[in-house]
Amino acid sequence: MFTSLDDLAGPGPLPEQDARTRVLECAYRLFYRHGLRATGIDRIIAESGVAKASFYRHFPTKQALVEAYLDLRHARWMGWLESRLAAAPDARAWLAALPDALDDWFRAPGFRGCAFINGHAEAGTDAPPMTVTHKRELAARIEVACREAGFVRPDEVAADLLLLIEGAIVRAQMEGADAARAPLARVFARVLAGAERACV
Amino acid sequence: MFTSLDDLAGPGPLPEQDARTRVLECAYRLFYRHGLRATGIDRIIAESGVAKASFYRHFPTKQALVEAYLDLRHARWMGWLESRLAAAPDARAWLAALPDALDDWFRAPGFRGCAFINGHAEAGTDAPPMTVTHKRELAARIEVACREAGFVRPDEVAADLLLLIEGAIVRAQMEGADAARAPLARVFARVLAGAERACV
DNA sequence: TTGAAAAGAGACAGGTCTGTCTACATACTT
DNA sequence: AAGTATGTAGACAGACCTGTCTCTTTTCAA
Repeated sequence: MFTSLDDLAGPGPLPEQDARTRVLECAYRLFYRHGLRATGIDRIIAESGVAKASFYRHFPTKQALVEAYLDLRHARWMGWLESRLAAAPDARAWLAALPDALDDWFRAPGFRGCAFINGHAEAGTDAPPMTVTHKRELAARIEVACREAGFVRPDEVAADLLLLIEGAIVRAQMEGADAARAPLARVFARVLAGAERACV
Repeated sequence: MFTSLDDLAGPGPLPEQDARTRVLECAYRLFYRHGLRATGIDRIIAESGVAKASFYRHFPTKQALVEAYLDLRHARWMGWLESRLAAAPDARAWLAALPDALDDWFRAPGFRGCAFINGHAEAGTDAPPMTVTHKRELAARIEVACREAGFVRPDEVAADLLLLIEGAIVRAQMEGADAARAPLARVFARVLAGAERACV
């Protein structure tokens, strides 16, 4: 599955789709750009060009639409990451390429941080479980790479790297991609070097 | 100025205050706990026991109250950090004690992440400038410590540490303090060790 | 003691929010 | 050909939102 950066931050697909798809793509764009609470059902209905009854036929509540949005976002983001790093010859190269991949994301037009961090920040304990699940799956994916790389404590290294990634996302969101790039590259390389040194 | 952890996450002060103080303390609690958009003016008015006219006399718009809340939060958070680390004998000890101080914060009852990250996540580009200013002042404070510690590139070390802090806050918010503690301590120590090694 | 500022109580306006409902058109399937 | 699923169009309800307004009471200082 190929996912382009446009799917993470840019415009949605063409209009000739069924009502459910149009609603979901419109929600995908508006929820990410303006936030969950700031985006009303009425606006999604208006901009997706769908009748209100059609909307409520496919999504019984706004909450259901939010969850569908997060599910789609998770699938696309993970798909983008895999395709972006598919060229890496091995696990160590895959890990080493992560900061550059994230930097691409931070520089994508319309980048506004992580949809799951933002959603969790907005909804708190009422946030859909996918906000947390997404991070766990990302951590699990990184841990697999750390294990393939032969690191002695792949769980610890993955937790360290995830912490760096979260920090870089927030820094890029608040101060721009340039503020995140160098610190992420420096510390990321340091953690990887330490992990490689420990298993020689 | 001493600021207790309770002021960052727990209940507000006693009721016998003037109307402006009651409104601001109530907003302080509700904005942090439930978010900016989720907290309506009517609720703040009801819970602070203030008349609507009194509210609008002191805060012409909700936006003005949000800004006052963020200003107060910034002052209290920075005050808490300074008092929490006041016992450090020198800059290196001050820096080394940062992860433990943050861990205290993460474990405080009612902890729900960083008010400025959350506010920025919710409001996006319309977020009050204080959301960004707070982070810049924290970075500046850390950079001062790095300079006092004699590090060769205090700006770079401060940027690295700030990225770690942001990541730890987000991890603690989404997965709890235990998920942030060990990774933060490990990577923080590694960055500090690298900085100290570079200036021997 | 008188007058001004601050506060309380609450009605009100105009907008937006989610969600339900009716009425009708189109398309696909059996 | 009939029936079902899907679609459009839009009125409507009831709640909540921010902000304005009037009227009364309290407080406090000149």
